[in-house]
Amino acid sequence: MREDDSNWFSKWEEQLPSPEELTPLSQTLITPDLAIALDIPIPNPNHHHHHQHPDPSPPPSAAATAAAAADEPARTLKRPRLVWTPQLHKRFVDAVVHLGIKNAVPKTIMQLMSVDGLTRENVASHLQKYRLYLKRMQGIGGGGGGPVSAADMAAERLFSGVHHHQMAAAAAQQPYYNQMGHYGFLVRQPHQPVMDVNRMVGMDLGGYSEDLEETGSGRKVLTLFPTGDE
DNA sequence: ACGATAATAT
DNA sequence: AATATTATCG
Repeated sequence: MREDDSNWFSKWEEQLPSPEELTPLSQTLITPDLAIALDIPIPNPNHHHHHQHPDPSPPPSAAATAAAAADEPARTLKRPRLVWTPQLHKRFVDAVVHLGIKNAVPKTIMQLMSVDGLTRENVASHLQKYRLYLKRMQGIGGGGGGPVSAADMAAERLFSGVHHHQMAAAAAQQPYYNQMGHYGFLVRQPHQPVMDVNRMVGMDLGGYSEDLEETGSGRKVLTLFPTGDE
């Protein structure tokens, strides 16, 4: 009996994985891409969440790259900033107008937009800014103008916070934008009639694709491009 | 879900 | 350096 025990123990011991084969405890079990795709809470190991991260660019040797690839996903995991292109914003406004003020909350807006990769947080943040914009517009136009609902104004005046080069490119495609104020807000000229609210109920959804671009500072941003007719 | 504010980009 | 845009926190 004692020999059996000894033999069993030997086999067991030999089958133990080597330390190199063990997954480090500090390593996330989920790859960054998968985490981003599933929009799960980021296992962010960064203790310092303020200040720009150093992001040194080490010389990539083959071995170093392979070794880095094994454990770097954990710290490098950051969802890229979402860029609200005019097209994406339009879909947002369409959704808000369609839902009506009372139902236009981030969750429902996001659902109606049905843009892949768009999170509720993205919508909430944008909605907040959009409401501020509407309030400002009401304060200015409210004195002499007739009673207009916020939703109507939303449909009328397209706000967009983009004023960098991406805007220039977008503006080239959509020439009815011009600049206004110091805030870089953009309004659409009344030439083109706004889409009929009632028609939007059946609007086709799900025609967006993701695209990952790199900007000047090396930071990656996520832009969602419409593939439909906008 | 909302509003405030921190982080980040231009 | 200022300001605009987006993310995160309470």
